[in-house]
Amino acid sequence: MPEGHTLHRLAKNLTTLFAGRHVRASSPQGRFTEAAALLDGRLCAGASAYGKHLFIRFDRPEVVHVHLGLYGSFRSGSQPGPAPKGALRLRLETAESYADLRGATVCELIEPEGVGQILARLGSDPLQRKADPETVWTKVHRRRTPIGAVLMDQTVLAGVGNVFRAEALFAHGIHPLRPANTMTRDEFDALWLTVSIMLRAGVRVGRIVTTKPEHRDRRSGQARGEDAHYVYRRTDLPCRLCGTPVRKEELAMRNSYWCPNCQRD
DNA sequence: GCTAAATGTTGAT
DNA sequence: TCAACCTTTAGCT
Repeated sequence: MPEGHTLHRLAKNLTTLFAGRHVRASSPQGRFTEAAALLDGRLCAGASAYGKHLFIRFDRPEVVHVHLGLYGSFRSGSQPGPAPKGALRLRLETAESYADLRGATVCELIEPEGVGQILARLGSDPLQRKADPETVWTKVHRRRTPIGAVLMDQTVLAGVGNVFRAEALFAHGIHPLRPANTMTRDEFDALWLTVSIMLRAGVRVGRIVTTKPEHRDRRSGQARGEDAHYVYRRTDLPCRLCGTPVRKEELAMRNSYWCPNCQRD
């Protein structure tokens, strides 16, 4: 289940597996058959990610554009891959490796200009080397909508989803409902830095882990599930810092979690 | 074993 | 505003 870090990790992985190789493409499910036939046997040029969008390139102008949505997944492994079953949208494979795409909101073959159009409507992605917080600040300090909604708005900042929203705001004691235009420049800079660090850690680890070891319930092993977060999905459980029950409320169509004591404004 | 909810967006109404 | 996407997992039984 993907926020920006998942897509960047995936792009890296697909590039390792397929760049510079001739790749077989098929759509056992049938919803991507025509495009798969066009790409079958072509030389793969690699994959890249921006925000939550993934692009796969071949030795032809068209580009595969994928958005995983809420429960899409791109799973890879060594051959022989499992027999195709269920709604397998796209399988890419070489003699050595396979990668299976399921459940994506978007899987389409687009013209090269289409990539620019998609990037044009996205805000700055903290995972890009040239990420630009200035354009994000400009939008943030003009909006009266809650900062918790603005953080999730992909036209403002690309790659942040519900987990990073909850955890980044908690890290700075900011209430999700606080109007974005009341944020000071210092507060915004700190939040941007935190989001950048959290996303990078996510790419490295392959999961979202925001808790410091001393704040976890279990002291041994890797933090998993609820143990890996301060407030996300911890409704009514005691805040790891102050013990106040964590609250939940819907914000921007998703459940928002916060500690009413640590995040007062 | 079953159900509901989930790290998200699109497109119809 | 809401269904669709159609998988996975947590939390019940």
